[in-house]
Amino acid sequence: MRLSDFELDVMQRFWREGACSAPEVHQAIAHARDVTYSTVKTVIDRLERKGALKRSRQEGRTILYEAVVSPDAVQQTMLERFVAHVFAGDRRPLLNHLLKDEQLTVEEYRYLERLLARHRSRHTSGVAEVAEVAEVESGDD
Amino acid sequence: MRLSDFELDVMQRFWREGACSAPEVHQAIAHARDVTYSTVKTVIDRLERKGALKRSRQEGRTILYEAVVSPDAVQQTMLERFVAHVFAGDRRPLLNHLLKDEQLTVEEYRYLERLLARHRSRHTSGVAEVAEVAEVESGDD
DNA sequence: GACCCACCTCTACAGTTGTCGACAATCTAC
DNA sequence: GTAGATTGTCGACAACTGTAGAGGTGGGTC
Repeated sequence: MRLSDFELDVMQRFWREGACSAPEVHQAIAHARDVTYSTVKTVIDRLERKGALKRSRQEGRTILYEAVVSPDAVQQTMLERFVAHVFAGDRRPLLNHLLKDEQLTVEEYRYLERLLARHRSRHTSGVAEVAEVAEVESGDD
Repeated sequence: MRLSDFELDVMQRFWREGACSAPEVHQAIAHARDVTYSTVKTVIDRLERKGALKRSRQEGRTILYEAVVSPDAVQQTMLERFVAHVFAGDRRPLLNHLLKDEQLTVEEYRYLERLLARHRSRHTSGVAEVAEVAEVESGDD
């Protein structure tokens, strides 16, 4: 599923909050950016037509929508396209950009170290995977 | 600098090859995709108008163009936009997508390990940076 | 039961993007 | 120097994107 910038911004709300109404999404976005209700509603309509959202239920006259596509699926697709065009398919410069100049926050950096630790263990012993996964997902230290 | 998918595909040629003519770019792209010369030339024209390409010299009637913007600058900008919209600003799910399910090739994985080794050394001792950098950039093993 | 507000529907519009054809200019090879 | 091929110029067009206004309508309030 290929989505535009604004469509992605809107989808983020649904991915985080679950079912939302158009006015709710508008208020949330209007917090950060100056945009009218009409604009937000139009994008929601388009997302519905694309099959990214569906009407889940109605409260009075207000329609509640919910995501049909998962963030993972969309992100995976978008990432592949991104790497293909921006980096000509080579992820090394992407990794370089991500790691250079303190681009990562401390949390992101720790997360990466854990992911790699898990990766290494998967490719050496192949055991203790459950524990590794749990450690990474919990995010504690 | 914000560039579209096709514009990026075209820029890749200039970043790799240096100065190129429109017919050259067309032939290179037509290898992989069925697209007319007109289409490629139109995109080159737009890149010129955007200031991403400039005419470097002429051979007979044929115009040679070259990149004005660096891949690094474009990639950095594009990456920021990408993370902001696709991942709501959090790079952790991006790292997760990159590392899961053998997405990385062996070379990319090794490259990442080296980048991280360098990163670690920068943040512990702070010495031997020159050697670390040289090791990463050379890419040998 | 009239009114106002919140919310929906529909239409519109300009800028971008991918795509190309028509036609003009020039070069090259006889 | 003339014809065919090459390359450039220009205009066009449909789909997508961000943006919004006009106007209808259900629903609660006094």
